[in-house]
Amino acid sequence: MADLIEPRTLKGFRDYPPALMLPRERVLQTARAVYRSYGFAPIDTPALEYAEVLLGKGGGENDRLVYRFKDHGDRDVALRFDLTVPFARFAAQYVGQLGTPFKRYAMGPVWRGENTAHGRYREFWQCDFDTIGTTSNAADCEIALVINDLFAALGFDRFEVRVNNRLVLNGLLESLGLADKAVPLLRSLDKLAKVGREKVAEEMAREAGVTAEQAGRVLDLAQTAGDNADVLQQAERFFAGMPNEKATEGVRRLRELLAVAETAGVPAGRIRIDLSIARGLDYYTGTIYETFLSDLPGIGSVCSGGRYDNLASLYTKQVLPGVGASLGVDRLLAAMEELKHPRLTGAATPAEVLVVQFDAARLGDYQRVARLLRAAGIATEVYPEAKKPGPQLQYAEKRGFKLAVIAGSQEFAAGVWKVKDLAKREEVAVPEAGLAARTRDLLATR
RNA sequence: GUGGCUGUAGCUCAGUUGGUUAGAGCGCCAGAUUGUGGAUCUGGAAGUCGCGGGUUCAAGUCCCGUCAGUCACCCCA
Repeated sequence: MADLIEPRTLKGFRDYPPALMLPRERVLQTARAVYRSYGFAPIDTPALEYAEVLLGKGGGENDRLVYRFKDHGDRDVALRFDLTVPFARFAAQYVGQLGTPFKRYAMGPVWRGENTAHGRYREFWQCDFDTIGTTSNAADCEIALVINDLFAALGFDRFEVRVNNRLVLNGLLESLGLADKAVPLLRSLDKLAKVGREKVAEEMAREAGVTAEQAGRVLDLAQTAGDNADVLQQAERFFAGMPNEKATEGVRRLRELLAVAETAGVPAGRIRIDLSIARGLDYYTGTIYETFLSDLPGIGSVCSGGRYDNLASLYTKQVLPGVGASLGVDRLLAAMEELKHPRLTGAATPAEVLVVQFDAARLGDYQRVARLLRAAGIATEVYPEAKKPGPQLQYAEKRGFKLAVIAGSQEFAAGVWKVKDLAKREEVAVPEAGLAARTRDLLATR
């Protein structure tokens, strides 16, 4: 007997059995449908790229988290660690053919060799959508609408899109003479909700070398509270004493975004101005979005993004501004599981109806009704063995089928099919002519 | 990458200061019940104690390494 190889998966990589894959596919399908409904077009790029393309010239901090190796032709290559950088390369390469503005979405796995944790893996999916080639605030407003429609379509009612604009924060830092320290300051500020004002102030002093008073000014603005109108008004007052062009423009854009969302019909309360949202990534330059589930804010943002001045400066001299966001699929699914979201049924089958195979000689009849139901849009499986109905019904309920269709000699003699609701354990006899319609009714009302 | 905790049957877990053939509940399979699954009873299968080394007369138990999970930092989705 040969030695067996132990079946196992790499640290941070996962298998997806049907019960995980089905809700995942539903989320991806929903996202795809919403993105497309706004005119975002699908693109894809290779998983593997030249390391130089993904890492830039320096490499630097990314070296640790990027899977990088020599291929068989001794090329220095790396697996993509997000969808944004390959998109920047793509945009630089094809902007001539694509024209601007250009709206795309992309969904796919990305890889990061960092340490694992609950809900954090070395292979995970991103679902990005971006509009590039325009600085118009209309594109920023639309991103907020997409996020709203996306979560509504996913079956969420209680969520909040928190919006800020880096121009406001950068304007403040400029006024305080701290513009060159924006990166460490904003990275610290991003932790405000998590660690509190005191610790953020400490970290700002330590990491960015600012005075306690300077840190206090930044935090005062960030912590402006109240409803959206209040916050914007207070921000304007805040800058009244030290007029700043950037901050003024930032506030104007936020004000417009709110007005557009309201007029376009986004329910009140869905969008909230939050001047403390910074996003750690230094390439954001304008509007910033984070999305929180009101019933589970602790899990963090489930859809984030923002505006950047120049996506593709590494690859082209053509300036390509843009704005977009990314759905955190794995985090969202973890949240849905924790919230016992009604769409997570735990089913391990995409089919709703199981045809019990009673009599092997009738297989053709079983497959005929199954096809009849499938033609009516109802996914239907015929049990692959003829045996006692008990075990077949057990199989059906365990896998998450909703209805069973049963017929033996009595039913065939009477010209009917029995349709059984597996949860209620009730069955009705239906002639074949009305079977599809009746089945659809039963599925709809359960 | 740093530090802490965890790893025993398909699942959830017991397992004494190291001491005989490692247990339970649930689940699973078969039968009582050759046309209908949530009950009961009877019987049954199933464990390289994550993996590898070491200490010991003796290791699930102690030590080291390793793999994996998890928590905190870091960073992020």
